[in-house]
Amino acid sequence: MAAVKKSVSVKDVARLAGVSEQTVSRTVHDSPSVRPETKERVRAAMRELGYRPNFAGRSLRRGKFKTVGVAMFNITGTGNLDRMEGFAAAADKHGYAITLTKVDGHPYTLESASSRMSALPVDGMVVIMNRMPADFGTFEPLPGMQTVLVTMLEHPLCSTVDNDQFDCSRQVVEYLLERGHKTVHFISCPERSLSGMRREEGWRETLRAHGIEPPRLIRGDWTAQSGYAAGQALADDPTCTAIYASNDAMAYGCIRGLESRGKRVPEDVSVVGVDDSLGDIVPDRRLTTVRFDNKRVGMWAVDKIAGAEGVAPGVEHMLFPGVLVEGDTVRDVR
Amino acid sequence: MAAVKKSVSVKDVARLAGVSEQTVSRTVHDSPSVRPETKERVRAAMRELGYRPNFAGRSLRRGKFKTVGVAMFNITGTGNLDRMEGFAAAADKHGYAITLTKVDGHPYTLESASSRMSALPVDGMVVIMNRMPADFGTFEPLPGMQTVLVTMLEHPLCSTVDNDQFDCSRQVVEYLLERGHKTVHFISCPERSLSGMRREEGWRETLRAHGIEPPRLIRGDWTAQSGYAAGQALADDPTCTAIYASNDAMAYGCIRGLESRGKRVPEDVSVVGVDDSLGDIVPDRRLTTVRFDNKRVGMWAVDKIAGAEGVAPGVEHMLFPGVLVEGDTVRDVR
DNA sequence: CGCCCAAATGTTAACGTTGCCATTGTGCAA
DNA sequence: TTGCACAATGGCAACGTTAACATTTGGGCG
Repeated sequence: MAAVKKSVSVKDVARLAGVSEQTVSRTVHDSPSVRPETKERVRAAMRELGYRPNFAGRSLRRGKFKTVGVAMFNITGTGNLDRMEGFAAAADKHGYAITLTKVDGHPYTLESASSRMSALPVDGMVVIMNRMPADFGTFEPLPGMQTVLVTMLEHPLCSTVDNDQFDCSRQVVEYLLERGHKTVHFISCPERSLSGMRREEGWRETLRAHGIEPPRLIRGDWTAQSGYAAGQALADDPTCTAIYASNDAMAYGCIRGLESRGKRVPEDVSVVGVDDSLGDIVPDRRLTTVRFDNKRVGMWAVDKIAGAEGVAPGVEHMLFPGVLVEGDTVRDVR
Repeated sequence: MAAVKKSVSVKDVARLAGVSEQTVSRTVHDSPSVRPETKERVRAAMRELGYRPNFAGRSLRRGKFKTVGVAMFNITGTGNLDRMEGFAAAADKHGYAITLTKVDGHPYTLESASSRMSALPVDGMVVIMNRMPADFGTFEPLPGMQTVLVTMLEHPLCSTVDNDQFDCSRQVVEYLLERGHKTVHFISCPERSLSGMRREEGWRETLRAHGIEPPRLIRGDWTAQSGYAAGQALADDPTCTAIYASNDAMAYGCIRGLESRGKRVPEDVSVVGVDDSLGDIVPDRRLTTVRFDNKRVGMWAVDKIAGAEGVAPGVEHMLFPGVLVEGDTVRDVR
């Protein structure tokens, strides 16, 4: 067998097919100005040599990479898989690819994500924010590199997109109030979580908008354990007929905590979570929760970059509302 | 403000710094044969112009991309997030990037994953297999593109890596037998799952190796619901003191199913799962399960490609054993 | 029969980077 | 003074692709 040639280029194909390199290129792009017979001859040559277009040559020529970079501070996070699904789906749609980068969070800045990306073959970038980067206010995206942030916050220079956490809480609280509950207790989350804090605001402000002074919240840490403790604590509170937990794990923990104190769900206390992450885990009970469409968030981010072929940047801010999914854990007390 | 220049190249930097393009290049690579003063002058020019090396030009010249492609048939799968974490970590270590691609599974072949990748700027590729591709036996990786498959199967031309599912079952079964159980019942999974079937084999063969004829298994579908049904069915079987479920959701469902029939876990029946996916979800009980290190699997795959700088391919097959994590759901009946 | 148009194909140059070799300058030993 | 080694820098070409322009060919029409 002959030694493996470094790589097959248009030149090789052209020689074998007896045409010019340009004709090969035109054939690759299926230009109508190449005779069908010629095209077929070129295609045969490509097959024989195993030609595949070289990405580097192509993007050097075009000045474009058809690739969107995704920077994550930590990859293992709720919803990241669905977001990724969205990135990939949207990229596919536009003929783009996704380049993934983990950014070491020291320091936790947009600048470090940006400079990490700058050496990679990408036309634009998406940054998934979990916490508040130190330079959020002052950050400027690299020139020519459209940057989309996945966050609920607005930014003067970058488009942003996320789930609407405030509205999520509004939906839950109003859902419970409409069913006759006099107030809604809240199991919160660590204070550094942006989305968690926004949920907390939504809970508080919606109650106030209905003329109800929010009861004291219980701060959890996202784990079922903390929800369990909260459930036990609230079991003795006679005013507590409805509990809203900032995620499903805490909601489920809370249910078990209530039950451990002899309270029944939903007969005595109604419980609602957020995330729809329990899915297939709990067999005999469907938690009432809020489902977010993270895939859609991911698609929007990539669409914004890949769809904007030559279009002016245009900073936009987009929040997608979640959908309240009714389960078996809320009782109508009217 | 001046119009935005397309992009800043070495040429621009060279002109501003009053040196040749080559000297700029040497400065970028911190070559020792450039005088410190000159270097500083060049660096200043780079800063002033906002120069960043162009990936396309560079890889065209080098013939390398320093990027590993990852092809997934479906992104939302158990352990994918951890694998991704591993890909990213290993890539980072070698100065590589990760390019992610979703492959539409029609047809579900390695060939389609491979051709999808061939037009992207990658030096090698990883394919995450969930099911059996139609062309597994006949597939040949693209010349020059090292291909690693994430699967438990061996392949003549591609390195493969995965968790050791057979050993996982061996560990679970022996763990239960050592604690005095006379046999182990098994809740299985859909037959198209490669890893699930391998777990089934492990369960069956380990029992036989201990001279025990495996009882009839119950086929589940990965959901807690199916585990619940299985638990109810097994609750009436007096020979059943130990149940091994092919994932945690079914194991948990099974526990609830047993409890709904008045059986207590672990007092009456011991239950073990696989995945360690319940984690923070269930507050008042720690399921005995097997934890896999998917991050490590991901790292191995990328190491194999990125670490093999110029080294001969060398097909290898690697299985990482899981770790049995003791919880509260197994009782010693000796 | 000559002219012109359109279709089909070819030629050239440029995208940004860097390996190779050539050139210049400097200091030191013969 | 000459020769030589070595340090610092420059010039050139090539990587693979394709846009823009140039050329050839065939055919229709006056």
